[in-house]
Amino acid sequence: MTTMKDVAKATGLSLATVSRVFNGSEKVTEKTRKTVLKAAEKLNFRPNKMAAALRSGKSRTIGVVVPIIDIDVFSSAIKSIESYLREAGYHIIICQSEELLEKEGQILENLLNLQVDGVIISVSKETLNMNHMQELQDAGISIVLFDRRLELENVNSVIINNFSGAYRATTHLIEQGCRRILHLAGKSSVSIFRERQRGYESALKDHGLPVDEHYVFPLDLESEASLDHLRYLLQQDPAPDGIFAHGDYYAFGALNILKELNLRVPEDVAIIGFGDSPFCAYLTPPLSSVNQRNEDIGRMAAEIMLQELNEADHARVASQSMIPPEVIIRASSQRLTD
Amino acid sequence: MTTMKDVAKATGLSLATVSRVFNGSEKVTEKTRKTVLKAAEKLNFRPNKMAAALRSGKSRTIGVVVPIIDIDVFSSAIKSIESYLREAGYHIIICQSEELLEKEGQILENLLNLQVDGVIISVSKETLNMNHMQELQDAGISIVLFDRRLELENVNSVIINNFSGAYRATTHLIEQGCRRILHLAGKSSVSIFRERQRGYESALKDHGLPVDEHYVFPLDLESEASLDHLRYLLQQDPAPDGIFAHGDYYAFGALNILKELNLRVPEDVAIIGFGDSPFCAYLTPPLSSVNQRNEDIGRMAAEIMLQELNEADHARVASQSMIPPEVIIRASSQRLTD
DNA sequence: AAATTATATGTAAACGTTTACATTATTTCC
DNA sequence: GGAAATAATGTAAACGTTTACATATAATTT
Repeated sequence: MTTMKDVAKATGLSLATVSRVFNGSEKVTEKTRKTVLKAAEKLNFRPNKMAAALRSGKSRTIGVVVPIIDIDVFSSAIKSIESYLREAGYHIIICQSEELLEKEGQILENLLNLQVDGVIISVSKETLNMNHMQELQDAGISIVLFDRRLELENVNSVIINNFSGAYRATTHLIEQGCRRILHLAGKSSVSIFRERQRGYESALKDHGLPVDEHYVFPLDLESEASLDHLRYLLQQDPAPDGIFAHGDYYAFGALNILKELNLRVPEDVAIIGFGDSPFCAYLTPPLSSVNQRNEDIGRMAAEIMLQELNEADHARVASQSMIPPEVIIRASSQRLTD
Repeated sequence: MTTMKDVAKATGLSLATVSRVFNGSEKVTEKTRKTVLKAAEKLNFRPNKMAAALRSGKSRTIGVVVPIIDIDVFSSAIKSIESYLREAGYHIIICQSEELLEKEGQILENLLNLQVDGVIISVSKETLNMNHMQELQDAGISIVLFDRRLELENVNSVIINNFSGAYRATTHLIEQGCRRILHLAGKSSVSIFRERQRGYESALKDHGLPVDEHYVFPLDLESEASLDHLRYLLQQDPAPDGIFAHGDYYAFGALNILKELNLRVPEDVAIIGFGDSPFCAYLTPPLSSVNQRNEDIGRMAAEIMLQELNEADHARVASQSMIPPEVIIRASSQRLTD
């Protein structure tokens, strides 16, 4: 393995000068630069990043922590994080917390040992605070949260705007002529689900429609009784003519029940989900949904990380980004063909 | 940042002894081990992996290269590679070639600079040989190919057994009573698609059914003419009563045409795809398919990598693993209810 | 042309480990 | 109990860079 020392020897220059050529930044004559590069080329020299990392204290490595890799939202985000950071000369180390706080803690410790320059993380469901990140922060390692945010000031985060997504989805249904819109709600303990419900209610109000609490129903796909209640709701007179589900799986479940009851979609009931899961396009009829812009979230998280890393003074104010989602309209909610 | 030196000073022991405690392997008294660990704990010492990597030449890092991260087959494989290698004390660096040979080459060079101990790679579509991996091999870096194999001896690889998957899928259709089975074939230039066709034909022969070349049809989903030809084939007398598609998308396309022609699935035509894409379960009816066991492939690739890394003598014979796929039977091909 | 300044290069000490080799302490054996 | 063997610890030199500081060289000023 040839090293900078070899290149220095070959060119008659000093080790320092050779190093400067590869750092790019520092001043070095165009002539010596060429000499060095040519010699390096000939000797097939490749700089050892480990050594550079050790000496400089900068590994140009970013840890990316997600609960689990092969879930659409995470793999898409990772995809754009990777490509964005690679362009900037960083590489990423992927870790999975498996939704376990303890494992997440181990991973963060491990990343600290690896001298990562930053950590982009979507926290586990068990994670309620940033205590286990204290050491990272103390070590001056930049942190960006994405998708799953902790409700904390002073921490960089990127999430989609759940309120706005729900608002837009509900508004879309209203525009398609729906007047009695059911909301299949999520657990109200989860903030993003509360946001979605708020968006739904806000849209109804803004369009002069009543908010009927019976129309907000936390469907449980596992419970036959819960499914029965949905059947019951759909057969009332007047019957609901629209459904906004807080997640695509719930919309899918409702879709099956609508078929079972011989209700036409979207003519009798228009329906829209949330998440724009890959399967939406394949349902019969294809399901409208709110796109979570996972790639954009990843890109933005990477962007913020880079800013953070380049900011010389470490006194940046934390940026809390909310990306507005996009309503993807498919046949399940498309009544008008304007 | 406290270092081993600090721990040594605090315990009155030498740097070497402290190092040995953290290496685990070497001989050290239980008593001193405890002393060191306690002091380390107190000083909040964390070993600097960069330094260790530099000195030892082993980074305990594996590069994982895939064409693109957020495709099911790759994200699932990455998931199990990560969890398996992490257990063994390695971490992975993820890279995307974007199906470009040139980018793949840059990535490999980069990984070389990073001193990775091994590379697990699913090559780009443009990659036909291992020329750009020569340097890695020369540097003694272990390589394992997965999913996309190069047809080379002497290289570790893990793929599913396409022949067997196709054979089993076709056999399943035959067992369900199909006698005139259409094969929606893939490009015969691609070896895995040829394998699938071979499996199909072999199954027919083994069950005494004729292999009709008109029944092997390379459907092009983009071409209306091609779709028309499928319509034509399905309306012949006698009509096909089964379809084995080389990919799920093609099965999905066929499914839509069957609906359009008012043919019942699976009563009139049973259908099965290949890949077991996530959307299969959501189609109406749910689509049978051949599972590619992505996680198993990933796990096995990781296993082989670990063997390779632990093998002191580097004279292991390359292992070429073929994982038999699993036929996932859903409503689209389930005629009998035994 | 000397003095000043700016620019390019050189010197050498880090960075925090691992590890070959040397030394000391401990056990075993006769 | 002392020699021989074994086990534990210590010493110090790497590993391949970066970078503060010193020096040499070139450009500018007076």
